[in-house]
Amino acid sequence: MSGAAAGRTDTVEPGARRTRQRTAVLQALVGFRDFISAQALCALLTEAGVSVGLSTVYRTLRDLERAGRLDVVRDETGERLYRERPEDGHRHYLICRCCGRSRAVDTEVVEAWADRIGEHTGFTDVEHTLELTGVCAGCAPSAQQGETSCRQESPRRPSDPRRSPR
Amino acid sequence: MSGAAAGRTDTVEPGARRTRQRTAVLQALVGFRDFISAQALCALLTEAGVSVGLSTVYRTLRDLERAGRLDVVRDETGERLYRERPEDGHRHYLICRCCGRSRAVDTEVVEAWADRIGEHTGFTDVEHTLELTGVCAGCAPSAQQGETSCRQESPRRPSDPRRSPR
DNA sequence: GTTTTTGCAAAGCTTTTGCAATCCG
DNA sequence: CGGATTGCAAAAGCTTTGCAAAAAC
Repeated sequence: MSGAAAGRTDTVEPGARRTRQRTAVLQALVGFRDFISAQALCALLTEAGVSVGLSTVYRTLRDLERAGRLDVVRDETGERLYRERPEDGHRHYLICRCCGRSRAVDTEVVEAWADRIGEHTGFTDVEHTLELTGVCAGCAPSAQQGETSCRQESPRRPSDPRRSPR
Repeated sequence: MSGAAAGRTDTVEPGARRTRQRTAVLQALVGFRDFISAQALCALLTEAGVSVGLSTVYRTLRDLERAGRLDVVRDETGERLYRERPEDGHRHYLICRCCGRSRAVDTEVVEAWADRIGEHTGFTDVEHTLELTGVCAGCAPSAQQGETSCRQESPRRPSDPRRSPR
């Protein structure tokens, strides 16, 4: 996992030729392997010595999203969090409210159910978004005495800026 | 069904005594029977002759949400849309991308599935949000030649301000 | 030399908050 | 009168956009 995920993730667009910063944004996102906000991603890059403007980060993320290469969720505040979409097309995640880590879950049941909804309702082109949150095993102990303390004070490791420093 | 839903929906809080505007907001929301944005709700009230400040609308919605009496979704732009939660506790909706109308769907399957997720993953306190969108039977004809035109130009009836006039 | 990309600053939006005025009992 | 509610205006966020400078080819 220390090796950078190589392969299709080198360029933002298949035909892109001149994109220095955008490529850096994409690689940082791929390397992060979890949901992260645009601002946090920008900070991450800056810390890593690659200074890119916030505009470029947003523009890159917008293009990647349009290309269907990102999964996007919103946190409670409405901030958008981005993550590279796995190649197998998994799209739903269980996110820890405490540390922010996410893991993909098998949603076969839900997918099948959602596909059937159209028939029952007369709706066409049915799409769905599904978000699961919880407290992961690692965070459960520290959250024992009251989940709130964990969620609010948030011991997210300083070196793991999952979201922008509010 | 044409009769206004009377009963528990008279006051914002059980013990509330002096709340003229807040009560108006609540009643307008109940009468609307669909998802609506705070700003659209405010406009609706103004048009109806009851002028309330946007702050009051937001404050009322915030309190109602905390009291668990609202369902809230976000549209693509991040705007929050509110709807009174049915007494039976249904929480998931199928929303038409074209006209904005929503209908509750039976989510037993998904609820059961979500409850089981915790066991498989070691996560506790698993919560979920689920949103379904599609094109309803009424809108399908007009969307035949390309759904986009319907979605973008949006023939939402002018008298049905589901969202603020952007 | 032409075209794209980039970054700063400003604008746009929704939502929250401060504070004085108002209303209710 | 005393306390809660209300509304205006300002503030706070995140995200987008305009435009000039820099980079790529």
